[in-house]
Amino acid sequence: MNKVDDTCLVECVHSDNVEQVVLKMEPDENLFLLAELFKAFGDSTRIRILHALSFSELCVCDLAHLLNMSSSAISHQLRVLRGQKIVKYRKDGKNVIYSLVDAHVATLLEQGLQHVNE
Amino acid sequence: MNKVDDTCLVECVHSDNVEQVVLKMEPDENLFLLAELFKAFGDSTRIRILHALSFSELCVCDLAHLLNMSSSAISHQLRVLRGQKIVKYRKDGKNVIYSLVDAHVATLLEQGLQHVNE
DNA sequence: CCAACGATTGAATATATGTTCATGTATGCA
DNA sequence: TGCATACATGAACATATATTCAATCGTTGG
Repeated sequence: MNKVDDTCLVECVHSDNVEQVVLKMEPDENLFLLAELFKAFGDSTRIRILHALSFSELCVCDLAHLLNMSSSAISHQLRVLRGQKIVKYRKDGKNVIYSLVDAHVATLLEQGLQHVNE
Repeated sequence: MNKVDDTCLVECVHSDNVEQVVLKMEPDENLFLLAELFKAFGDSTRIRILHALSFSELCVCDLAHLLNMSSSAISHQLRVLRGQKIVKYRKDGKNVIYSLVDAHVATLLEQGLQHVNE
């Protein structure tokens, strides 16, 4: 069984447009990574973490208090953000202090907020 | 049972930092909406749709061919994008032609791609 | 050294989500 | 009018994901 929709015949396609677009499309691999990046932003817990970090670096415990959540839950989410290279961290004694990797991340957040508050 | 982590005592918090951040935080409602927005970007099918639409407006059938997926699957995802006001559409006979709502969306995509291709 | 604390991790569970399949709606053409 | 096409939608299923709970690791202070 094929994933292509058999009910949609070739004739319906605006061939000129589609071919133009095909040529310009990024490789699927890049688009997949892009989706993974946005997915990391696509959770209210992680967004709140990132929003908080846009003002100041914070340790896990700070974040847990700030968001009124367990430090375990926070840590799990920070792991996701680390995986996407959205946050970085440094150790300070018993604490681990997190911050945004660069201003680029803050810009994305800002752009998104503008869209929401349009 | 409380969601707050009992193992993390008040003493560990960097009170000064946290209080500063609390004052600057956006309302949770806005951050929730922001997460929903990014969530809409956080799927490879939807990202490919948006990326394609950043080059040209396209009907459902065009998109289905372009992504080699059923028009049903595409339609479901377009519904999500419509819900977040990321795409708009106009009817043209039997076709429904989709496009990005504004340049703002394209900017977000571009910003994200830059981060991925860093 | 040991006890306490901050943080991380793995397993488990409940929930959310994407695609398929079947069906329904609307438009255009014979 | 009847039929095929383009699209939308609802239900179902399989998969992904967020939080909790329990256990562990690393660091610090007594």
